[in-house]
Amino acid sequence: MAIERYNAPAREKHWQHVWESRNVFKASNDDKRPKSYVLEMFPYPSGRIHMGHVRNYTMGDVLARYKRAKGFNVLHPMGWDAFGMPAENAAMERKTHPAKWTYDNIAAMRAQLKSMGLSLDWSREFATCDVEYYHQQQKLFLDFYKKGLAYRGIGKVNWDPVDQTVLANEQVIDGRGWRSGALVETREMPVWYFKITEYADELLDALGDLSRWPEKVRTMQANWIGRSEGLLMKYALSGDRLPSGWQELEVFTTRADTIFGGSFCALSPGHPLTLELAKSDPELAAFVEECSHIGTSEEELNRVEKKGFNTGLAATHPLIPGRKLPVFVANFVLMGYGTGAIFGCPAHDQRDFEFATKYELPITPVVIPEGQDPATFDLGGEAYDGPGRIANSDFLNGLSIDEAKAEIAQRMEEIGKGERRIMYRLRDWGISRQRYWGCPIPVIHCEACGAVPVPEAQLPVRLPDDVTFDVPGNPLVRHPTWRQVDCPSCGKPAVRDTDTMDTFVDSSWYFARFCSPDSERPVDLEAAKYWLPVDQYIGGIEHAILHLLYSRFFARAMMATGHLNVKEPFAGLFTQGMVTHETYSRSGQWLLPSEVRIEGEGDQRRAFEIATGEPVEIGSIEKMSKSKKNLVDPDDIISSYGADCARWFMLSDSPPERDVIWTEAGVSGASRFMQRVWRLIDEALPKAAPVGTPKPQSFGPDADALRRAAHKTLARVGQNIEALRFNVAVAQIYEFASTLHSALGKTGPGMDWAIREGVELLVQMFGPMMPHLAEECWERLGYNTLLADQPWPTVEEALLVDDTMTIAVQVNGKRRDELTIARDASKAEVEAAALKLEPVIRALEGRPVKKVIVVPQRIVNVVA
RNA sequence: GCGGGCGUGGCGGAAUUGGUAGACGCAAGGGGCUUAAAACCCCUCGUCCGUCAAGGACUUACGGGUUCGAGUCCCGUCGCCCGCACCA
Repeated sequence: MAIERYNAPAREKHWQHVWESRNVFKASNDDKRPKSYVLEMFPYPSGRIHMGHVRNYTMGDVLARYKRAKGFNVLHPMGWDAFGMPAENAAMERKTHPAKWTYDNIAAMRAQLKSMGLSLDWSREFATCDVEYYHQQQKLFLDFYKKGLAYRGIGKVNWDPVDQTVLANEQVIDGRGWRSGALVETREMPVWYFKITEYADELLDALGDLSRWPEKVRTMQANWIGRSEGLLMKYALSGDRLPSGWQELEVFTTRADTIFGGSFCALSPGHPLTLELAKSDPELAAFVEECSHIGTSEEELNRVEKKGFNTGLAATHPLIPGRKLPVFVANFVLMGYGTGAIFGCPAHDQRDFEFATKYELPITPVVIPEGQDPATFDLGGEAYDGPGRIANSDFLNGLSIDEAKAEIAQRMEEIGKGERRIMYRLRDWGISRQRYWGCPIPVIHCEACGAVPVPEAQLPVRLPDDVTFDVPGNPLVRHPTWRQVDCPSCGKPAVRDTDTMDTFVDSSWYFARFCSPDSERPVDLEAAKYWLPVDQYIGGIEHAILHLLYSRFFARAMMATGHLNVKEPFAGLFTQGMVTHETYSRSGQWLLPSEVRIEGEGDQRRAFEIATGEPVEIGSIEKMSKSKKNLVDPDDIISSYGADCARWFMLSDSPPERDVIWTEAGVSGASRFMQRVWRLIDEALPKAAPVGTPKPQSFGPDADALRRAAHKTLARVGQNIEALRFNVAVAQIYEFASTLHSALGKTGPGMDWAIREGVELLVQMFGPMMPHLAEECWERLGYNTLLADQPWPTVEEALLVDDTMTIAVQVNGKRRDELTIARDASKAEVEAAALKLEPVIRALEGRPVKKVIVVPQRIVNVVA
């Protein structure tokens, strides 16, 4: 009699209700067990979850459930990164309030996440736009301010003309805003900064200790911080037109060893001296203007010619008396790095070489490759930046590059013309945003007292509800009364800062808030001490720099202000791959997969639009995106196949760090397996010993073999889950399910007991992955407990070691046969047995055996 | 240019970290069950030679090397992906 198919959608609702009503996943801050904090990057409440979320949260959930079963007190929370521009855009388009739009979206997405059956502690949920959260964030701001870690400065900022806001350097990609894609303009305005550069060195050094972070992310952060050791040098300036106060020019170099090869100095178009000179020099002003139009894309930079403007000023070489170098303004010198001025050594820097060639400046090689004669060494049309010995350089001659650097640094420091300096590419983090939907910066501007922090007793500075979005710009500026306050210092009328914080501030400490989400302080220190750092953080690689670097800074800043006791927030980081799908298009229009019907296989595969029957072009496989419409709605999958099916598919086949291709075939494969397991339980039950049957003293060979397979699989699945190698764990579960299925036909001493054990282990092994099906099976197996509360089964180590071993036998490295022999056989016995094998004798062709290599339990290699 | 990674059947991918290459899944082919289809079950499935046998040769992008033994380590070549980039 055939059993009914497992009705996943219906049963999943049931089990979700059971878990929720019994508070199974609530984490206690007071627990004797070891803790494990598993966190996935929290979502922006856009309105609907997408497959990327499904993948991310499934991985975290498998780990969280596994750790729970392994006896850890697991914290696995969820929240919402809820401030940000889309809410304001929606407000503009739909005449709704950002708060309503956001909280409606949260409600919808919460329901979707719950339908996935995640083992989350929902009691700790919060949104960053909750007043309680941004209130605490304002406290952090004030504490940072007191410590000098937040400051206000007039800065050149990246202004996004479309989003009408300032962007951090990290948010400008190829000269365009990371969200809007608009060309970013440079503006000067007062901005609040977080002093991330304070920790530049430490953020860099500590990367070395993050052994459970991907190498790639660490490298990216290291490059972003961009530390370079060099020499800050002073060149005396002279010239008729030298403005007062500019007796010296500071330049930074990492190649001080080439100082004797210097033939010019160059200023950035943005250098203060350049701007000073340009005031009285229209030609220079025009040149500066021209430079400001150079784009920042790679292609443009390679195309743009090195150009300069001779200021007529001269810089005196600090070590060659009487040697004067011309001072140019050059288009390739960046203001944002070093001092915004360089000394040019054309022989050993390609840019300087091109520049010197154009302006006919001397090109003197001072580093000579080993084996070359300084007198005859020819650069051959390009700068030489390889190793060598110093020449043409007075007291440096004959030294290596490193020796020369050290020597020069010492000499320059002695004569007061230079000092060793470490420069960073990293800039301070500008956090002011001219937007409404963010955390207000708790500062009041008073004409008499300047920028005055809002006293803590007056916090929170709440966002006003009565705002309008009918015109561009910041509604806080336009609000009739919100700005007007009395100065907390002198009591006279003053105005609030109308900027809000970059939303990356919100996400820089949410992981800490989860430890004590109801605390009256940003975090309860005791709770943070217990839970932090996050043991495993999982999210997309796109946050490799921004979010992950800011969070590392925040942990340090919060430690400096007494809020935390850990410097590194995330002990383990895993960056998962994207979810991709085929694209479909018809006459230039993208079509959703659900609008397309596929016929045929392989080369014969054709696609048709369901509505019209028209043929559709099958395009490349790309990341699921709204623009390409290659989206599959998680809701559709969950409501038709079940959450377990979506979860199992996400974990199968593709290694988690790589992209996964979502296919209909893969989904039905996952669904098939669920039904197969369901039937397997049904078939096994009549053959399995009843619950609680004592373990027999001995087992027949078939039962023994089944038990060995079960325990070996159990051991491997555990290892693979811990290593986040879910695809391998899945494969092992498949394999064991098949072994178990074959074993149902076998009998013998202890078989019934072994079958029960096998089925139970199978269910427990896929439990973290398909938790609803597992609960359902657990119940059918005769338990009235929850599988979610069961400990991870214990591996019987004895079963992992077989009495016999099967090893390959090679002749001259080629496999000829295999040999099954007692595990404890001596090398001599193995050798003797191997040499008797017929295929071995044949392969030897009568040649004498020179040597036999026996690696116990691995291999035999007969060398002839 | 700099940095990181990758290259294994028709496809996604395994491979105890130097020890039987191709686990597991998908796709495909054959068979069973069925009036039929779906579902399900069983078998085959890297390439080539050989009768679809016995057996053998080749095979982890390509070319070398180290080693008893290389997908794994080293050198070189080719190709792909990602990140950064006029950073002095």
